[in-house]
Amino acid sequence: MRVKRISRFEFQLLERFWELGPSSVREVQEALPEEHRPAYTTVQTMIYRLEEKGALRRLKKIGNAHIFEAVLTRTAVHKRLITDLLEMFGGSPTSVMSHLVETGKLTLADIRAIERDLSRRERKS
Amino acid sequence: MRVKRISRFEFQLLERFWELGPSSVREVQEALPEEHRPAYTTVQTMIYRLEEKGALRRLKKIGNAHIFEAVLTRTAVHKRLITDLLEMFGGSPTSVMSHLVETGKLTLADIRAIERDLSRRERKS
DNA sequence: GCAAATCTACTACGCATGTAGTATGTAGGA
DNA sequence: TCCTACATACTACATGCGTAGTAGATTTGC
Repeated sequence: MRVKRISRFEFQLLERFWELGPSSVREVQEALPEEHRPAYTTVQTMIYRLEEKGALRRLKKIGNAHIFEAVLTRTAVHKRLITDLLEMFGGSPTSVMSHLVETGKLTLADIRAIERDLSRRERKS
Repeated sequence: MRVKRISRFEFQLLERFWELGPSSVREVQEALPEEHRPAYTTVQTMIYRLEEKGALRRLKKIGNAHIFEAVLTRTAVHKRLITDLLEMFGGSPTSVMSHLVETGKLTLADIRAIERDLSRRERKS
């Protein structure tokens, strides 16, 4: 089953679940940054929508509150986001890297670290 | 002036302009892949919206048709997309790279190529 | 046991996006 | 010149997202 598209704010909420583990609406809402913290019912609505999309599920009930947990893993969603972006770029990962480098976001040290990591992995397999 | 958000389909249209240079609505519409080619007026509407967003401008008029051209460069928009994605990842470019590596999209050779490129650049500056 | 707090479930609404129709204007060939 | 083909400008509408309010159920503290 192809996972439905996850919006930016939905992604923020999922991050909370990955961070906190199974949580109630209240817990997630309070874990959001104070500066931009939507109303309780706003968070509730988004959580319901994530449930409909199959990204969250109701785990149990504590008191009168439902406890939700993430169905998708952080890694899976991250991959999906990157794959989508890559698709827009005609599937060229090197051009993504070039941009990262050009904006100074990726340093030589970062690249060397990844390279070490990757060559270690290749030797193993 | 902060450039407004560009949607997926808007991005597809911009790609046509980067490819074709200044073009009419008709030319852009016909350059879209046959499988998923929206109606002429659909493309027209989206082009008007891109104009409102400042991503396109009317260059001149040929016959009774307006010729539009891209204001933003492909590179600028690509950077913006990557920056946005990065923001979602907590600004960590290495995790983006890790995912590219994990999905097999980025090879050791790719990384070495970028590394060479970057170290050359660093020596120069 | 009752009132206050809290939660759920539902509804609403404005803006963005993708889609396209319609009325009107213009250009160019017979 | 007048008809036809094409373009413009405007309007419309469904869906998704971000936002939140309200009515009614449930819990809990006293």
